[in-house]
Amino acid sequence: MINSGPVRLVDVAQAAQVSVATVSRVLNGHHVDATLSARVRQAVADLDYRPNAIARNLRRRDTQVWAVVITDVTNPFFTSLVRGIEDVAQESGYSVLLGNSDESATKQEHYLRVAEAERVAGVVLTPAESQASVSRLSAVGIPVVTVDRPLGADQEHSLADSIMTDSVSGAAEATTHLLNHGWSRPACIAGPSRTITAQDRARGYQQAVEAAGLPARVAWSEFTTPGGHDATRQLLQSDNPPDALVLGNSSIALGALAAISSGGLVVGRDIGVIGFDDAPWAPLVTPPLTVVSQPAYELGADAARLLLDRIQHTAPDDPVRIQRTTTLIERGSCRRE
Amino acid sequence: MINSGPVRLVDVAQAAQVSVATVSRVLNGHHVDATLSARVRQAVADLDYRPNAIARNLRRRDTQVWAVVITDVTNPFFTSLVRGIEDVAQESGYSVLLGNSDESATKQEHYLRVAEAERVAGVVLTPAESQASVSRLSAVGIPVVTVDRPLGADQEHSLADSIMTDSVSGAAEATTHLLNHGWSRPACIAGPSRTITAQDRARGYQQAVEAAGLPARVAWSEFTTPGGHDATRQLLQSDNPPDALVLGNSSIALGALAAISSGGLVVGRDIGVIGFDDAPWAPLVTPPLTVVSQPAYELGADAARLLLDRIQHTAPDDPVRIQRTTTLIERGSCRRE
DNA sequence: TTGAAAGCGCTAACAT
DNA sequence: ATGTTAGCGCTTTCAA
Repeated sequence: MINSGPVRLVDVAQAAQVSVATVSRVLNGHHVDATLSARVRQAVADLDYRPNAIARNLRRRDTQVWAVVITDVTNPFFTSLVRGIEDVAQESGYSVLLGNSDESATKQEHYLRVAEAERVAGVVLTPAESQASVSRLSAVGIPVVTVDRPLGADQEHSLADSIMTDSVSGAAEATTHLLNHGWSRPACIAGPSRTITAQDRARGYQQAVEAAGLPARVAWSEFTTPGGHDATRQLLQSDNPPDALVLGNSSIALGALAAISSGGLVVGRDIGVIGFDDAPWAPLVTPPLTVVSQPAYELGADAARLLLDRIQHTAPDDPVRIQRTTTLIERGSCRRE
Repeated sequence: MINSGPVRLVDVAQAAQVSVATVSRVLNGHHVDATLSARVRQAVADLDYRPNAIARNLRRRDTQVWAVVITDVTNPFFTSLVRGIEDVAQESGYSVLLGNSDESATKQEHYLRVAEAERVAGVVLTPAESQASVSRLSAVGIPVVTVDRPLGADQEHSLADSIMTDSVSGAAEATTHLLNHGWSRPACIAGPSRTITAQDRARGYQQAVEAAGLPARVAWSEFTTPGGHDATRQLLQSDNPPDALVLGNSSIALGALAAISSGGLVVGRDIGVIGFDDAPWAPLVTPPLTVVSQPAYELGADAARLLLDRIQHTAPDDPVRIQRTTTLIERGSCRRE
């Protein structure tokens, strides 16, 4: 049968011989006489009615969608994190609009603009730059939770809750672990210096080497495999190459391991290695990669739960700051033959 | 200053001393007198106006959002694919609502329902089951492009375009490659038997071994690391264990490699291995993993471009079927000492 | 070209 | 408890 476009609420009302308000009430679970309610449900089924969420959102002035903006979809840390967010979102009836900023401030702002235009219910953000136009969102009443990294600017700081891992102590623990295995000239490839996470990891490393009376050597690179590869090559080809590496994330680790092997070095014999963030492949390289692991899924779930509290106004007035800790997973890449 | 909620079009109109229609025209690039236009832009800037996309969508009866529903966010194949989609989407002014069905028909239907309710402009789908309620979407005029797998049911078949890789020839090539290196009892861990991709990969493998006059041995498992691990363990512990493995995807490969190593076997000496789908870690295991690689990013971009054509009604009436081919990347895991 | 006004499909006052 | 109706913020006829 040829129909004039999608079925609307009026069509259902007409078929059920009731008013649109009654249909709306039935659909929203308000109390309605059983007879009418049954007629409505029948009509809904007969006509195969699907509510138009856009109209509902406009009228109710809110949405069932969250925006999640992360810096790298291909990084297992973020995919686990997103899964943590998604699971909580789905439980609570929200859907997730995922944006990948690729560490670019431009793309990030694009997604935040879309989030604002679409009047999403909330935003989970990994700030690409320490600055982010979060104040706009807050101004319109859209709560923002940052995850993995805080907002840098002080005034923005107070606008968003943040969920993080203690990178400083994680990196310190990683470095100490290397030193305990007899490596004496560790360097650190931290990540891009503009990110707080990289800064923190560099700081933790620094604290550990300095506590051991050793000189610190920090290299910065993008959080990418090519970035890790180049930084490693440069370190290894330098005058006084390090005998161990603390690597800022798993993409960097991938590049570093490739550079080590193409430089003819062998992990465990010539060099000790420890990574930040666990990855599914970490147990499979030779020797298996020892890492300092972040509870990625839990960080995501924390962020989602906090966002939910903000949306329901059940969170405290002051910004909440949750910090989780890392876990060292020993696998062998720090051992010395 | 305390404001009564977000700035609306009327507020801009009032500030610029023009009608709302004029503001709308300026914002949508219609022709408007330069003087008025300037006043409007000034007011927009002054008030920091942000259009409400929900209202616009309701009135225009269309959206700037695509839904992308895939089966596994943690699989690098899909993350590349999504990136291909995202890049094309962004170029064309669309945003992507990403859903992760986790191979569950229930979750998939949830996301499709959301997509319909939100009246998205189009859908890219990796069907979790060969069946999917795509007809509804088509009925409302939302175009659907499937990627990686087709829709199974014949009537649904005609409802969606599909972008795929030729898994049959890819798996056949992989298997032949193993045989050419002297392995003589290859088995195949294809994936879940309900998926077309796994069926195709099993078929390609079968064709190749049978062409060589050898018996076929297909094991089914989920497209997961634990799935690959278990299937491998069972094969290796069987009476007549295979001397080589063709692995259905990279998650399975991860599990298989772990099972091989914990079984005390060494790839290249005791067993030959080839994987489906490249992964960032594939060059780093020992020996580096030879794979049959799919052009994931391009598949995503193809799907996105096709969706765009459908939305703009510039695609042919009949369903389009694009099939790309795999590339064998030799790395060493098929060599025999 | 510009403005006034209708209406997208729904929910929530308000009235009964 | 149910119906009537006024919007939500925008775009787009229709008149001027």
